[in-house]
Amino acid sequence: MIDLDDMDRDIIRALMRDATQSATVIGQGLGLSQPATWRRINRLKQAGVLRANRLVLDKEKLGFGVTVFLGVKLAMKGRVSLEDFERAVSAIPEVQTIEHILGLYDYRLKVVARDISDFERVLRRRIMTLPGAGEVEANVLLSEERLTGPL
Amino acid sequence: MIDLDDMDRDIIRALMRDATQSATVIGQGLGLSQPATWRRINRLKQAGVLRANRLVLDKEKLGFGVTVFLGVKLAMKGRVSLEDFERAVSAIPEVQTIEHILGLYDYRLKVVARDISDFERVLRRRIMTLPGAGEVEANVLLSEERLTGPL
DNA sequence: CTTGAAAAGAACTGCCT
DNA sequence: AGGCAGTTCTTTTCAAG
Repeated sequence: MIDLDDMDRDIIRALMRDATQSATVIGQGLGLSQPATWRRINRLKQAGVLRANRLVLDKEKLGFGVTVFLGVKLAMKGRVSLEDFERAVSAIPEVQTIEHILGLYDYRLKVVARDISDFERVLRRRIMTLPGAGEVEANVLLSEERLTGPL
Repeated sequence: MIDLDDMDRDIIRALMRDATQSATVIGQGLGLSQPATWRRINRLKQAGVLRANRLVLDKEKLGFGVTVFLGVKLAMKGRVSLEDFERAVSAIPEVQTIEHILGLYDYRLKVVARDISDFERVLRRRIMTLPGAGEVEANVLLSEERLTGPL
Protein backbone atom coordinates (compact mmCIF):
# COMPACT_ATOMS: atom_id res chain seq x y z
CA MET A 1 0.00 0.00 0.00
CA ILE A 2 1.25 3.37 -1.11
CA ASP A 3 0.32 6.78 0.17
CA LEU A 4 -1.08 9.23 -2.33
CA ASP A 5 -1.96 12.87 -1.94
CA ASP A 6 -5.09 14.56 -3.22
CA MET A 7 -3.43 15.49 -6.50
CA ASP A 8 -2.59 11.84 -7.20
CA ARG A 9 -6.16 10.89 -6.47
CA ASP A 10 -7.44 13.58 -8.83
CA ILE A 11 -5.12 12.32 -11.55
CA ILE A 12 -6.33 8.75 -11.09
CA ARG A 13 -9.93 9.90 -11.22
CA ALA A 14 -9.25 11.77 -14.45
CA LEU A 15 -7.58 8.73 -15.97
CA MET A 16 -10.48 6.52 -14.94
CA ARG A 17 -12.83 8.69 -16.91
CA ASP A 18 -10.65 8.32 -19.97
CA ALA A 19 -7.37 6.45 -19.91
CA THR A 20 -6.24 7.94 -23.23
CA GLN A 21 -5.98 11.51 -21.94
CA SER A 22 -2.60 13.17 -22.26
CA ALA A 23 -0.67 14.56 -19.32
CA THR A 24 -1.21 18.02 -20.78
CA VAL A 25 -5.00 17.74 -20.68
CA ILE A 26 -5.10 16.23 -17.21
CA GLY A 27 -2.72 18.88 -15.91
CA GLN A 28 -4.89 21.65 -17.33
CA GLY A 29 -7.91 20.31 -15.51
CA LEU A 30 -6.02 20.32 -12.23
CA GLY A 31 -3.89 23.43 -12.57
CA LEU A 32 -0.67 21.46 -12.88
CA SER A 33 2.00 21.77 -15.54
CA GLN A 34 2.52 19.06 -18.12
CA PRO A 35 5.89 17.80 -16.78
CA ALA A 36 4.64 17.71 -13.19
CA THR A 37 1.56 15.75 -14.23
CA TRP A 38 3.65 13.43 -16.33
CA ARG A 39 6.04 12.73 -13.44
CA ARG A 40 3.16 11.87 -11.14
CA ILE A 41 1.57 9.52 -13.65
CA ASN A 42 4.91 7.88 -14.23
CA ARG A 43 5.48 7.45 -10.50
CA LEU A 44 2.06 5.81 -10.15
CA LYS A 45 2.86 3.44 -12.99
CA GLN A 46 6.24 2.57 -11.49
CA ALA A 47 4.64 1.97 -8.11
CA GLY A 48 2.22 -0.45 -9.77
CA VAL A 49 -0.87 1.53 -8.79
CA LEU A 50 -1.73 1.97 -12.46
CA ARG A 51 -1.45 -1.59 -13.59
CA ALA A 52 -2.57 -1.67 -17.20
CA ASN A 53 -4.76 -0.22 -19.88
CA ARG A 54 -7.37 -2.63 -20.97
CA LEU A 55 -9.31 -2.51 -24.19
CA VAL A 56 -13.10 -2.53 -23.94
CA LEU A 57 -14.71 -4.26 -26.91
CA ASP A 58 -18.28 -4.22 -28.10
CA LYS A 59 -19.13 -7.89 -27.73
CA GLU A 60 -22.29 -7.70 -29.81
CA LYS A 61 -20.49 -6.12 -32.75
CA LEU A 62 -18.04 -9.01 -32.63
CA GLY A 63 -20.89 -11.47 -32.82
CA PHE A 64 -21.02 -12.48 -29.17
CA GLY A 65 -24.59 -11.83 -28.18
CA VAL A 66 -24.65 -13.84 -24.99
CA THR A 67 -22.75 -13.34 -21.75
CA VAL A 68 -23.31 -15.77 -18.89
CA PHE A 69 -21.98 -15.77 -15.37
CA LEU A 70 -21.33 -19.22 -14.01
CA GLY A 71 -20.96 -20.09 -10.37
CA VAL A 72 -19.01 -23.32 -10.17
CA LYS A 73 -18.76 -25.49 -7.09
CA LEU A 74 -15.92 -27.98 -7.10
CA ALA A 75 -16.67 -31.59 -6.36
CA MET A 76 -13.96 -33.58 -4.63
CA LYS A 77 -12.07 -30.61 -3.29
CA GLY A 78 -8.56 -31.65 -2.51
CA ARG A 79 -8.54 -34.58 -4.87
CA VAL A 80 -8.22 -32.18 -7.75
CA SER A 81 -6.12 -29.13 -7.04
CA LEU A 82 -7.39 -25.64 -7.63
CA GLU A 83 -4.43 -25.15 -9.93
CA ASP A 84 -5.58 -27.99 -12.16
CA PHE A 85 -9.02 -26.51 -12.40
CA GLU A 86 -7.72 -23.02 -13.10
CA ARG A 87 -5.35 -24.26 -15.78
CA ALA A 88 -8.11 -26.18 -17.52
CA VAL A 89 -10.49 -23.22 -17.39
CA SER A 90 -7.82 -20.89 -18.72
CA ALA A 91 -7.63 -22.98 -21.87
CA ILE A 92 -11.27 -22.31 -22.76
CA PRO A 93 -11.32 -19.28 -25.06
CA GLU A 94 -14.92 -18.39 -24.27
CA VAL A 95 -14.08 -17.83 -20.61
CA GLN A 96 -13.35 -14.15 -20.12
CA THR A 97 -12.65 -13.97 -16.39
CA ILE A 98 -11.91 -16.49 -13.68
CA GLU A 99 -12.53 -15.43 -10.11
CA HIS A 100 -11.77 -17.59 -7.13
CA ILE A 101 -14.32 -16.75 -4.48
CA LEU A 102 -15.37 -17.65 -0.98
CA GLY A 103 -19.05 -18.41 -0.56
CA LEU A 104 -21.68 -20.69 -1.98
CA TYR A 105 -19.56 -21.36 -5.07
CA ASP A 106 -15.83 -21.74 -5.49
CA TYR A 107 -15.36 -20.01 -8.81
CA ARG A 108 -17.17 -17.41 -10.82
CA LEU A 109 -16.64 -17.51 -14.58
CA LYS A 110 -17.71 -14.98 -17.14
CA VAL A 111 -18.40 -16.74 -20.42
CA VAL A 112 -19.25 -15.25 -23.80
CA ALA A 113 -20.92 -17.10 -26.66
CA ARG A 114 -22.44 -16.27 -30.03
CA ASP A 115 -25.93 -17.28 -28.96
CA ILE A 116 -27.72 -19.58 -26.56
CA SER A 117 -27.09 -22.72 -28.55
CA ASP A 118 -23.43 -21.81 -28.81
CA PHE A 119 -23.43 -21.32 -25.05
CA GLU A 120 -24.96 -24.73 -24.58
CA ARG A 121 -22.13 -26.24 -26.58
CA VAL A 122 -19.54 -24.50 -24.39
CA LEU A 123 -21.33 -25.52 -21.23
CA ARG A 124 -21.72 -29.17 -22.15
CA ARG A 125 -18.46 -29.84 -23.90
CA ARG A 126 -16.05 -27.52 -22.08
CA ILE A 127 -17.40 -26.52 -18.67
CA MET A 128 -19.12 -29.71 -17.52
CA THR A 129 -16.06 -31.75 -18.43
CA LEU A 130 -13.68 -29.66 -16.34
CA PRO A 131 -11.66 -31.65 -13.79
CA GLY A 132 -13.45 -31.38 -10.49
CA ALA A 133 -16.44 -29.36 -11.66
CA GLY A 134 -19.51 -30.04 -9.54
CA GLU A 135 -22.59 -27.90 -9.20
CA VAL A 136 -22.99 -25.08 -11.70
CA GLU A 137 -25.27 -22.06 -11.49
CA ALA A 138 -25.87 -19.82 -14.48
CA ASN A 139 -26.98 -16.21 -14.77
CA VAL A 140 -27.51 -14.55 -18.11
CA LEU A 141 -26.36 -10.96 -18.42
CA LEU A 142 -29.15 -8.62 -19.44
CA SER A 143 -27.33 -5.30 -19.33
CA GLU A 144 -24.10 -4.05 -17.96
CA GLU A 145 -23.45 -0.68 -16.45
CA ARG A 146 -20.34 1.39 -16.38
CA LEU A 147 -17.87 1.54 -13.53
CA THR A 148 -17.33 4.69 -11.56
CA GLY A 149 -14.69 4.74 -8.86
CA PRO A 150 -14.34 5.23 -5.16
CA LEU A 151 -11.22 6.73 -3.50
CA MET B 1 -22.56 -6.78 -36.16
CA ILE B 2 -19.63 -6.01 -38.38
CA ASP B 3 -17.56 -8.34 -40.48
CA LEU B 4 -13.86 -8.44 -39.81
CA ASP B 5 -11.11 -10.25 -41.62
CA ASP B 6 -8.26 -12.16 -40.02
CA MET B 7 -6.02 -9.11 -39.98
CA ASP B 8 -8.59 -7.16 -37.97
CA ARG B 9 -8.84 -10.03 -35.53
CA ASP B 10 -5.07 -10.17 -35.15
CA ILE B 11 -4.97 -6.44 -34.46
CA ILE B 12 -7.68 -6.73 -31.80
CA ARG B 13 -5.84 -9.61 -30.20
CA ALA B 14 -2.65 -7.56 -30.10
CA LEU B 15 -4.49 -4.61 -28.56
CA MET B 16 -6.05 -6.86 -25.96
CA ARG B 17 -2.63 -7.88 -24.76
CA ASP B 18 -1.65 -4.23 -24.36
CA ALA B 19 -3.92 -1.40 -25.37
CA THR B 20 -1.10 1.17 -25.29
CA GLN B 21 0.80 -0.32 -28.23
CA SER B 22 1.36 1.97 -31.18
CA ALA B 23 0.24 1.21 -34.70
CA THR B 24 3.89 0.88 -35.66
CA VAL B 25 4.58 -1.91 -33.15
CA ILE B 26 1.37 -3.80 -33.93
CA GLY B 27 2.03 -3.53 -37.64
CA GLN B 28 5.55 -4.93 -37.24
CA GLY B 29 4.18 -7.97 -35.45
CA LEU B 30 1.78 -8.63 -38.31
CA GLY B 31 3.87 -7.63 -41.29
CA LEU B 32 1.73 -4.59 -41.99
CA SER B 33 2.86 -1.00 -42.50
CA GLN B 34 2.14 1.69 -39.94
CA PRO B 35 -0.45 3.61 -42.00
CA ALA B 36 -2.30 0.45 -42.98
CA THR B 37 -2.41 -0.67 -39.36
CA TRP B 38 -3.51 2.76 -38.24
CA ARG B 39 -6.30 2.89 -40.80
CA ARG B 40 -7.63 -0.46 -39.62
CA ILE B 41 -7.54 0.53 -35.97
CA ASN B 42 -9.29 3.76 -36.83
CA ARG B 43 -11.97 1.94 -38.78
CA LEU B 44 -12.58 -0.37 -35.83
CA LYS B 45 -12.89 2.60 -33.48
CA GLN B 46 -15.28 4.36 -35.82
CA ALA B 47 -17.37 1.22 -36.14
CA GLY B 48 -17.62 1.10 -32.35
CA VAL B 49 -15.93 -2.30 -32.08
CA LEU B 50 -13.17 -0.76 -29.97
CA ARG B 51 -15.25 1.04 -27.42
CA ALA B 52 -12.87 2.44 -24.83
CA ASN B 53 -9.64 2.09 -22.95
CA ARG B 54 -10.13 1.38 -19.32
CA LEU B 55 -7.54 1.85 -16.61
CA VAL B 56 -6.79 -1.16 -14.43
CA LEU B 57 -5.84 -0.14 -10.89
CA ASP B 58 -4.16 -2.15 -8.18
CA LYS B 59 -6.90 -2.11 -5.57
CA GLU B 60 -4.69 -3.28 -2.71
CA LYS B 61 -2.14 -0.54 -3.33
CA LEU B 62 -4.98 1.96 -3.08
CA GLY B 63 -6.01 0.55 0.28
CA PHE B 64 -8.98 -1.52 -0.85
CA GLY B 65 -8.19 -4.95 0.45
CA VAL B 66 -11.64 -6.46 0.11
CA THR B 67 -13.73 -7.13 -2.99
CA VAL B 68 -17.17 -8.69 -2.58
CA PHE B 69 -19.66 -9.84 -5.16
CA LEU B 70 -23.23 -9.33 -4.15
CA GLY B 71 -26.20 -11.07 -5.68
CA VAL B 72 -29.23 -8.92 -5.00
CA LYS B 73 -32.80 -10.08 -5.38
CA LEU B 74 -35.37 -7.34 -5.57
CA ALA B 75 -38.35 -7.47 -3.29
CA MET B 76 -41.58 -5.96 -4.57
CA LYS B 77 -40.65 -6.12 -8.22
CA GLY B 78 -42.80 -3.72 -10.12
CA ARG B 79 -43.58 -1.52 -7.19
CA VAL B 80 -40.12 -0.09 -7.39
CA SER B 81 -38.76 0.27 -10.87
CA LEU B 82 -35.46 -1.17 -11.93
CA GLU B 83 -34.43 2.34 -12.89
CA ASP B 84 -34.89 3.55 -9.33
CA PHE B 85 -32.76 0.75 -8.02
CA GLU B 86 -30.06 1.29 -10.59
CA ARG B 87 -29.94 5.01 -9.95
CA ALA B 88 -29.60 4.49 -6.21
CA VAL B 89 -26.87 1.88 -6.63
CA SER B 90 -24.97 4.11 -9.02
CA ALA B 91 -24.65 6.70 -6.27
CA ILE B 92 -22.69 4.36 -4.01
CA PRO B 93 -19.01 4.96 -4.67
CA GLU B 94 -17.92 1.55 -3.38
CA VAL B 95 -19.96 -0.18 -6.10
CA GLN B 96 -17.67 -0.85 -9.04
CA THR B 97 -19.98 -2.63 -11.44
CA ILE B 98 -23.71 -3.12 -11.74
CA GLU B 99 -24.94 -6.03 -13.80
CA HIS B 100 -28.59 -6.76 -14.46
CA ILE B 101 -28.92 -10.50 -14.73
CA LEU B 102 -31.48 -13.19 -15.31
CA GLY B 103 -31.40 -16.00 -12.81
CA LEU B 104 -31.59 -16.58 -9.12
CA TYR B 105 -30.75 -12.93 -8.43
CA ASP B 106 -31.70 -9.78 -10.27
CA TYR B 107 -28.46 -7.83 -9.95
CA ARG B 108 -24.85 -8.59 -9.40
CA LEU B 109 -22.77 -5.88 -7.77
CA LYS B 110 -19.03 -5.73 -7.36
CA VAL B 111 -18.19 -3.82 -4.21
CA VAL B 112 -14.77 -2.77 -2.91
CA ALA B 113 -13.98 -1.81 0.67
CA ARG B 114 -10.90 -1.13 2.78
CA ASP B 115 -11.48 -4.15 5.00
CA ILE B 116 -14.23 -6.38 6.29
CA SER B 117 -15.53 -3.92 8.84
CA ASP B 118 -15.60 -1.22 6.18
CA PHE B 119 -17.52 -3.63 3.98
CA GLU B 120 -19.99 -4.24 6.80
CA ARG B 121 -20.60 -0.51 6.99
CA VAL B 122 -21.28 -0.33 3.24
CA LEU B 123 -23.53 -3.35 3.35
CA ARG B 124 -25.63 -2.18 6.30
CA ARG B 125 -25.86 1.50 5.58
CA ARG B 126 -25.86 1.61 1.79
CA ILE B 127 -26.85 -1.71 0.28
CA MET B 128 -29.53 -2.90 2.70
CA THR B 129 -31.26 0.45 2.53
CA LEU B 130 -31.56 0.44 -1.25
CA PRO B 131 -35.10 0.90 -2.56
CA GLY B 132 -36.47 -2.55 -3.28
CA ALA B 133 -33.49 -4.58 -2.13
CA GLY B 134 -34.54 -7.99 -0.90
CA GLU B 135 -32.38 -11.04 -0.49
CA VAL B 136 -28.63 -10.53 -0.71
CA GLU B 137 -25.94 -13.13 -1.26
CA ALA B 138 -22.26 -12.30 -0.76
CA ASN B 139 -19.10 -13.85 -2.16
CA VAL B 140 -15.67 -12.62 -1.16
CA LEU B 141 -13.08 -12.47 -3.91
CA LEU B 142 -10.00 -14.52 -3.13
CA SER B 143 -8.03 -14.03 -6.32
CA GLU B 144 -8.73 -12.74 -9.76
CA GLU B 145 -7.30 -13.99 -12.98
CA ARG B 146 -6.55 -12.29 -16.22
CA LEU B 147 -8.79 -12.16 -19.25
CA THR B 148 -7.78 -13.78 -22.48
CA GLY B 149 -10.03 -13.44 -25.50
CA PRO B 150 -12.04 -15.58 -27.85
CA LEU B 151 -12.50 -14.66 -31.54
C1' DC C 1 7.02 23.22 -8.21
C1' DT C 2 7.41 26.15 -12.68
C1' DT C 3 8.49 27.55 -17.81
C1' DG C 4 10.79 26.65 -22.14
C1' DA C 5 12.76 23.84 -25.38
C1' DA C 6 14.70 19.98 -27.73
C1' DA C 7 14.47 15.09 -29.27
C1' DA C 8 11.79 11.04 -30.18
C1' DG C 9 7.96 8.93 -31.60
C1' DA C 10 3.17 8.49 -32.64
C1' DA C 11 -0.72 10.07 -35.27
C1' DC C 12 -2.58 11.58 -39.47
C1' DT C 13 -2.54 12.89 -44.80
C1' DG C 14 -1.86 12.44 -49.76
C1' DC C 15 -0.21 10.05 -53.42
C1' DC C 16 1.00 5.98 -55.83
C1' DT C 17 0.93 0.69 -56.77
C1' DA D 1 -6.90 -2.80 -50.02
C1' DG D 2 -1.38 -1.79 -48.96
C1' DG D 3 3.11 0.93 -49.09
C1' DC D 4 5.99 5.24 -49.04
C1' DA D 5 7.13 9.73 -47.72
C1' DG D 6 6.14 13.62 -45.43
C1' DT D 7 3.74 16.81 -41.92
C1' DT D 8 1.85 17.69 -37.53
C1' DC D 9 1.06 16.80 -32.89
C1' DT D 10 2.07 14.60 -28.47
C1' DT D 11 4.90 12.49 -25.51
C1' DT D 12 9.10 12.38 -23.13
C1' DT D 13 13.27 14.23 -21.46
C1' DC D 14 16.28 17.90 -20.00
C1' DA D 15 17.90 22.53 -18.47
C1' DA D 16 17.32 26.35 -15.60
C1' DG D 17 14.65 29.47 -12.32
